[in-house]
Amino acid sequence: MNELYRNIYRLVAQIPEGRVATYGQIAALTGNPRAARTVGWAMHSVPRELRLPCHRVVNRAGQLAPLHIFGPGMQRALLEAEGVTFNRQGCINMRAHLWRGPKDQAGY
DNA sequence: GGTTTGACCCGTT
DNA sequence: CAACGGGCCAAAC
Repeated sequence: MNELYRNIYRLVAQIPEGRVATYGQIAALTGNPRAARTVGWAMHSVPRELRLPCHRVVNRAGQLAPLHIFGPGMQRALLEAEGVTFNRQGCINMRAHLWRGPKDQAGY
């Protein structure tokens, strides 16, 4: 396990409920702003034992990664259960739920 | 060891 | 404002 992956996993694990982060954001926080794809691959290769909220990681468009995680429509249900709202286009309301960063956890 | 693909992002047309 | 193409990083063939 490389440190890059550990950073990614850690950041993803720090995403609070009701909030979503983008691959680019995670990549930037890991020190590789252009490694968004790597983050996606890391999510693909993430063990379930870590219980990482991969369903809270979405693309820039606010669209969820198509049925890769638990099942079709399952991801949206999970996010909705956490309080995430979706707009008419089926995309997450990034304006309201986009994760501001690890510091957002400190409070505010 | 080089080439292709992938849960992506940004700039230009 | 929406669509198209190029670019970056890592893993699989």
